[in-house]
Amino acid sequence: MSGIRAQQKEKTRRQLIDAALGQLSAERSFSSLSLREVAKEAGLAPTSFYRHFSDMDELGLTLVDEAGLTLRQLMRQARQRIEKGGSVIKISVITFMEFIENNANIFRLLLRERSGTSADFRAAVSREIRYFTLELTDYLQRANQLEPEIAYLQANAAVTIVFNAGADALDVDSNEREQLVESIIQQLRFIARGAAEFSARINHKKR
Amino acid sequence: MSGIRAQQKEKTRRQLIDAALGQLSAERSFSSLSLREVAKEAGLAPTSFYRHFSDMDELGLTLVDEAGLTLRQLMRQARQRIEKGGSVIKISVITFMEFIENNANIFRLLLRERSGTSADFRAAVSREIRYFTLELTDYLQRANQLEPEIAYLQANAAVTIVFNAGADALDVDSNEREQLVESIIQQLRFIARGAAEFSARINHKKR
DNA sequence: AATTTCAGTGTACACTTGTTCGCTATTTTA
DNA sequence: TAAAATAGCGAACAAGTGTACACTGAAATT
Repeated sequence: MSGIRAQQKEKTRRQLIDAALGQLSAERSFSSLSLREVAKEAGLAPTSFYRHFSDMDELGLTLVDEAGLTLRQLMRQARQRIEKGGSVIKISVITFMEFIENNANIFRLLLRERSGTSADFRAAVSREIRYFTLELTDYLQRANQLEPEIAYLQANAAVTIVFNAGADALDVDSNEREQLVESIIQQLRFIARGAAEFSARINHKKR
Repeated sequence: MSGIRAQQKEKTRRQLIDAALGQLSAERSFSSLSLREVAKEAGLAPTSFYRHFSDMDELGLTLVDEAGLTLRQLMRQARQRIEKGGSVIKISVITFMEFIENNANIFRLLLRERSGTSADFRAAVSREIRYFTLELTDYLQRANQLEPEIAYLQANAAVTIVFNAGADALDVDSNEREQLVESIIQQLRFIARGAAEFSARINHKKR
């Protein structure tokens, strides 16, 4: 039961996903993509689309999942680099910037659908970002011995700052981008320092 | 030259603007609005639209300007409240939350077009936010005696955090919103404290 | 008072959209 | 080997889109 048929189906499903991703750009949002366009780009008749997704929305949610997967790869890579030593903040930011450079359209998708018109989309994106934040929370808590509450707030703020800066980075040349990276790093240091102090205060009270 | 004609024209122009604003919602983005819909809502024939705007884009940019105006009212109100005393951070955040509650659709417009597909839109929104940030920079510099560079970074980070939280606040009931406000305030304190320390270091080196 | 300007209208056209329906060819199942 | 399932197709339709064009009536200008 190799499933030569199921195999082929999976293949054209991928073609649809890739077609959609390929059409995304700075000038083109997912919501402006039409079913017919995507089908055409994938080399399919419009009606065949329905054999794979009931909706453009369903395709869109699949794309968001795809993006989440890519985001986790990013984290894995960052962790590996951090283990080899160096400034954690700097490595994280640089890794993130590499990510959005290599996956500009996927990142744009997340960025846009985060505040889009579909509640399902917003929930899906928010879920991916939350996962990201919780991982960071965990790391901060262990590495810097922070109070859990404080660690979460720091992680949340950091993710917000970095994610947002990513949006700016997309619109900017590599010269300005470097400057942008410096700014973010400094801002993350503010947050880290503030969090450390507040955490220390709580610790002090406790004993 | 009272201009009974120009007067009427201005009035229907406003009707178009208000019609567009009125159609915006959590489920409806500006880019999904059609010229015909807006004209209809304003009680106009589709073709009459062109007497006022050459494009939906032109209308959109007008809306962003409108939003900028509202944003400045927000700042004025916050300043007034701050002068009467109390925690600056707390007052600012609460004022901002009031703003997005009363102008949810305008805020959504800014939020979305910030990462939208039109470069002009993005630039317009970015301009409004920058204006906001510079005002805050100025305030921090004077009130907290910060180094200019540091003050800017703090203001920038704070605006990012607050603006972003605004997006979350829109999707949440008043109970969770209060909790959200507390989180933001704490995060802003992290930033403020970190900025103060780094500024102090620079100051120390200088003398 | 005669003429020009122009905000608003209605008709019309060429396109694009999502979706329904029968059909075909091929794989899968019985 | 016969029957059932199904991925993909083409034609067709109703609905909505932006915009061109010629028009009207009232205000503004001369």
